[in-house]
Amino acid sequence: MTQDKIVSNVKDQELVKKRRDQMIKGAISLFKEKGFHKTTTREIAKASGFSIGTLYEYIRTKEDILFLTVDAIYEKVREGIEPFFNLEHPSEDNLIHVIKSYFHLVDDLQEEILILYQEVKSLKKETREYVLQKERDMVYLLEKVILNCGPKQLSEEDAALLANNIFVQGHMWAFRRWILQKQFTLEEYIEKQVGFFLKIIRD
Amino acid sequence: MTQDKIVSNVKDQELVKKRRDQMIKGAISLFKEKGFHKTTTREIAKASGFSIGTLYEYIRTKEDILFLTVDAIYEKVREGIEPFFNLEHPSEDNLIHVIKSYFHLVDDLQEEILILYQEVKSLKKETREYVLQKERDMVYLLEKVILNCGPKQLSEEDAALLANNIFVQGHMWAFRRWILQKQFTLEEYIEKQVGFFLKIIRD
Amino acid sequence: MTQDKIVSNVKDQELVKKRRDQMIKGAISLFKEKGFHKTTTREIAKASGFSIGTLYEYIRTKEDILFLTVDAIYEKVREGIEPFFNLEHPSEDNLIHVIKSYFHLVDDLQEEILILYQEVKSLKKETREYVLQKERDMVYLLEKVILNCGPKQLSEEDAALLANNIFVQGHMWAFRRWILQKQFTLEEYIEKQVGFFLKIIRD
Amino acid sequence: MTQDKIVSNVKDQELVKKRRDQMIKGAISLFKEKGFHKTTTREIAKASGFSIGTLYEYIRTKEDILFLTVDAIYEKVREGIEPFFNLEHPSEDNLIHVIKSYFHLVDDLQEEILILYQEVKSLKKETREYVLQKERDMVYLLEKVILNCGPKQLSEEDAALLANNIFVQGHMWAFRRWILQKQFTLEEYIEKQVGFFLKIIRD
DNA sequence: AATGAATGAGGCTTCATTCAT
DNA sequence: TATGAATGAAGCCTCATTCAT
Repeated sequence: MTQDKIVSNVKDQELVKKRRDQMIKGAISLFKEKGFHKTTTREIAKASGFSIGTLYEYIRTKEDILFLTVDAIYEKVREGIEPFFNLEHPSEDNLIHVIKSYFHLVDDLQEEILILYQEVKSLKKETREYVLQKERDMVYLLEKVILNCGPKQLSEEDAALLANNIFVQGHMWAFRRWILQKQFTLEEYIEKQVGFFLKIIRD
Repeated sequence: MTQDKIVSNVKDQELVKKRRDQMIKGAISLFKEKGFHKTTTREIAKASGFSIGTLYEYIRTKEDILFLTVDAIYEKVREGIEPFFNLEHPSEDNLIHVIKSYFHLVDDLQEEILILYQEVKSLKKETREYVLQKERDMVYLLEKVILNCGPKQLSEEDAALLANNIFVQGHMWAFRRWILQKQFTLEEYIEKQVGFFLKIIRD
Repeated sequence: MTQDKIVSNVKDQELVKKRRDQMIKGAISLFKEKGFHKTTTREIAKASGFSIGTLYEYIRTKEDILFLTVDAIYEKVREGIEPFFNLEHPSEDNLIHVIKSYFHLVDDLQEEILILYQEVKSLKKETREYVLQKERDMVYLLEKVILNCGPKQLSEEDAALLANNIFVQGHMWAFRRWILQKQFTLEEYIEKQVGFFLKIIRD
Repeated sequence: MTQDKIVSNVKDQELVKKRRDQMIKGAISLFKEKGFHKTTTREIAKASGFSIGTLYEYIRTKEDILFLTVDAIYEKVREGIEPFFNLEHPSEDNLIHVIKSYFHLVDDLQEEILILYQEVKSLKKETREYVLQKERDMVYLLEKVILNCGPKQLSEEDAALLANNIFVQGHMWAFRRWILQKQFTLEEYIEKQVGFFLKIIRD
C-alpha cells in the first residue's frame, strides 16, 4: 500500500491515515494555488489543521508530502474511472461511456491534473516511477477495452496509442483550458473528441 | 520585441542580446536538469559564463530569467515550424509535411517542451499571457491550413480542435516519453498519428 | 501597546517581550558603535544571544528592529522623567528639579540620544510619526509645568518654546559633547542652563 | 584647502573643482531625500551629470563624497554668516543682527542641516574632526561678539555656552520643524528666541 | 501524540569599486 | 579624461527540519 512507503513516528495506523488525509487535502488546495515549491511546510501544517511539529510526526521530508499528494490524485482518477469499465462484456457503447465519464472526471479534477503535470518531475526517481506505474495501469486498461470492442480489429499498438491519445485529450481539457474552454463547452469538447475517435476506430 | 519587456542596466543593446542569449542557454540546460526552482541564480550565472553581478546587470529578478527562457523556447518552436508552411498554396501534402516536421522538431526539443509544461505556471500573469499568445498564434496558423486543405470541408471548430490535438500530440511525445518511447520509434509514432489524423479529415 | 505594531511568528506574548528586549539591548549597543546601516542583522542576532533564524521569528524586517529600538529609547526617557513631575502641586522648585533630573538622565543616555538624532529619519513615515508623538507628549508635559509655576505668567507660546529649548539643551549635552564636555562638567552645564532659564522665566 | 584632502586621478585642478561641485550638488539633493546610506554611487554620478567611471576619477571612496558634501554645507553656513559680523565695532545691535541673519540662513538650509545631524557620524574620525573644527571656529566667533558687546560683562564660559545655545536653537528650527513650524512662523520664532537671549545677557 | 520555538544553510539581490577601451 | 561593463563580497531574509517539553 502506498502510504507504507512513507515512514511515520506514530504507531497507530488509523491515525496515520487520518492525519495524512488531512495533510493531502491541505496540500492539494495549496499546490493548486501556488505550486509545490512556493508552498511552505508551515502552510501545509496550518491548512491541515495541526502544527508543524505534528506534520513531521507523519512524514520525513517535504517531498514525502508531494508524493502522498500526487499519489492521492492518481488514486482519485483511478477511482473515478474504474467503476465504469465493464470488463466482462466489453462493447463500443461501454467504451464510449468510459471515455465520456473520464472527460467529465477530468473536468472535475482540472487543478489536480495540473499539479501532476507540474510537480511529478520533482519527485525522486523511485517515487516517480511508482506513480507513473499507476498511470500505465490505467492506460493499459483502456487499451484492452479499445482492443476488444472495436467494430474493426485494431493492432495492439494502435490501441495503445489511441489509449494514450484519449488520456492526454482528457488532460489537455485541463492544461489548455486557457484556449479550449474559450471555444468549447465541455459537452461540445467531448462530442467532438469522441467523434474523431470513432472515425478512427470504425472502418 | 520580447526582450524589451525586461529592463537592463546595460545600454549597449547588442551586448544585452548577446549576454541574454548566453544566459538563456545556460538556464535551459540547468532547468532541464533540475527545474527552475531548484536552480540558483549563481548556477545560472556560472553556466552563462559570467559572474552573479553581471547576471543582474541584464535582468531584474530571477523570474525574468524564466520569462526569457520560456519565451526563447516558444521562439525556437515557432522558428522551427514556420518555414514549412506554404500559405500561398495550401495542400494536404503541405499539411502533412508541416505536421511531420513539427513532430521531428518536438523530438529535438523534448526537454525544452518539458520546461514549458512545468514552469510556465511560475510566470506572473502578465508574462504568462504574453507567451501563451505565441502558442495561440501557432495553433491558429495550423488551424488555417487544416481548414483550407482538407479534401472535405471542415468546420472552423473542428479545425481548431484538430490543430490543438496535433500540437498536444507533439508535446506528448516529449512528456510521455516514459511510456511512448518504450513502445514506438519516432517514425512509427509519426506514421500512426498522421494516419489517425488523415482518417479524421478525409471523410 | 508599541510592540503590537510589529508582527511575530511566535505566539507566547511573554516570550516575545523577552526576546525583543534582548534584541533591543543588543541593537542599542551595536547602533551606538556603528549606526543602524552599518550593523548587520546577523550581528544583532548574535548580540541578542540567538540565531538569525530566531531573530526573524520575532520581527519581519530589519527596520522593525530600528523601530523597536528607537521606541524603547523614547520609553527610557519618558520613564526617566515622569516620576519627577509633581503635577498636583506644580512649583518652581519642582520644575527645576525636573529639569535637573532630565539633564542627568540625558547624561546617562547620551549614546541613545545620538541614535535618535541619527536614525529616526530611517523609519518609514508611519512609525516615525508614532515615535515623534511620544516626544511631543513629553514636551507638552513640561510645557504645562512651565506654564503653571512661573512666578510670572508666561504665554502658552513662550512656555511651549521654552519647553522645546530645555529638551534640546538636554540633547545637545549629548550631541555636542565634543565641544561642551571639553569646557564644562555636567554640574556646571546644568547650573548654567538652569540659571539662564530662570532669568527668562523670572521677570 | 579642504578638497586637497581628497585624492583625484585628474590633474587639472580647475576641472577637479568643477566636477566636485557638480558632485556635491547632486549628492546634497540625494542625501536630503534618502540619506547617505540609501544613496548609491551610481545615483550620485547620474545626478552629477557624469558616469560612474568619471565619478571615481575624482574621489577614492563613497565616504569621500560624504566628506566633500558635509564640508560644503559647513562652508555654506560659514559664508552665510561671516559677512554679518562687524568685528571692528562689536555692538549689541550687530550681535542681534548676526543672530537673526543666522536664523534666516538656517531656514534656507534646513535640509542641509539635517544632513549634518544625521551623517557626520559616518565620517571617519579624522575627517569628522576636520569638519567639527569649522563649527568650533564659528561658535568661537559668535562667542567673542557676545563677550564684547553685552551691556553687562559676561564670563567667557557663559558666552561660550550662549553661543552654543544660539547655534543649536538655529539648528533646532530645522530638526524640530515637525513641532516648531506647526506652532510658529520663522519671524515669531526669531523674535521669541532673541527675546529670551536678551533677557539673559541684559540685566 | 502534539506543540512550536529554535536553528542555520542557503537563496536572491545590491552596490562600491575596478579596469579595459 | 570619460565611459560603463564586469566583479564578487556581503546583506537581508526564508524555510525545511529538529527537539525539548
